[in-house]
Amino acid sequence: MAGVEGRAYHFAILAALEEFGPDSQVRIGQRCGIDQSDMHNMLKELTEQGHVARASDPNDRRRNLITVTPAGRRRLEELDTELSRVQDDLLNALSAAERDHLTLLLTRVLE
Amino acid sequence: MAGVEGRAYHFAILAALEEFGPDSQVRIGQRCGIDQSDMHNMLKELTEQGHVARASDPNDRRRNLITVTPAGRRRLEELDTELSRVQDDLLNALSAAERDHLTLLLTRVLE
DNA sequence: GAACCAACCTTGGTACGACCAACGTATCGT
DNA sequence: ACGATACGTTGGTCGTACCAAGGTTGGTTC
Repeated sequence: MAGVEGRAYHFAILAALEEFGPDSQVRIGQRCGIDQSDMHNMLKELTEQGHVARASDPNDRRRNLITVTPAGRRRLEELDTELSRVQDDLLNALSAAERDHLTLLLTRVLE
Repeated sequence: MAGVEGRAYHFAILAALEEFGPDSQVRIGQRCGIDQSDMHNMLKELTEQGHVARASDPNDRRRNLITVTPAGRRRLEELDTELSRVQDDLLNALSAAERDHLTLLLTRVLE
């Protein structure tokens, strides 16, 4: 990620927003396993870069409703591409079938 | 490791010493992939705890020859036990055969 | 409708692994 | 004997991962 001036957290957050739609900071954090305070910092960066927008939720003014901007969507694709590239590089010793198997085993561990 | 007041680096260093015998700071670091400056700090801790001894190598006075103490050997076992316990816990979703397979795949990736 | 509790965001801190640059001293090769 | 090199030390940075306290807003209960 650093290779494209990004962070793992940026990818996680953008991906979560893309997958689940706009949401509050904490709930995005819970989904990604990111601490509240870290979320705060990451969203500061992402808003400064214009990749997400923070607006207080009209339905619950305690909340900041986070939304992805079009630029954020493009950014997500960039990060995604880079991630695939790195992953490919990392796993080049394994065949496609072996990669699948590895993913499967690791997924079971995660669960 | 923190659960037994340890660090991953302590384990790595003690294990490298046990496996390859006494050596200089940098060479241990190279084996474990630990930076010189980090080695310095870790060895400070390990000597304070009495787990390793630093003595300038009589054959090359630029070097500190690091050796494990008996207490260090006991410490290594402690850390090793803890590591096995944690690993077991982490991988409890997998059968023994699956764990072996996972290890195999990951080893290939590392190489 | 006032008081209280809960949710949310912010702020400021710690810890650890990972790395880098610069420096002094000792040693080795030539 | 000298220059290059190895070694250890010092002092920094960065990223991920946490934690605790406090203020604001919202929901609930009496």
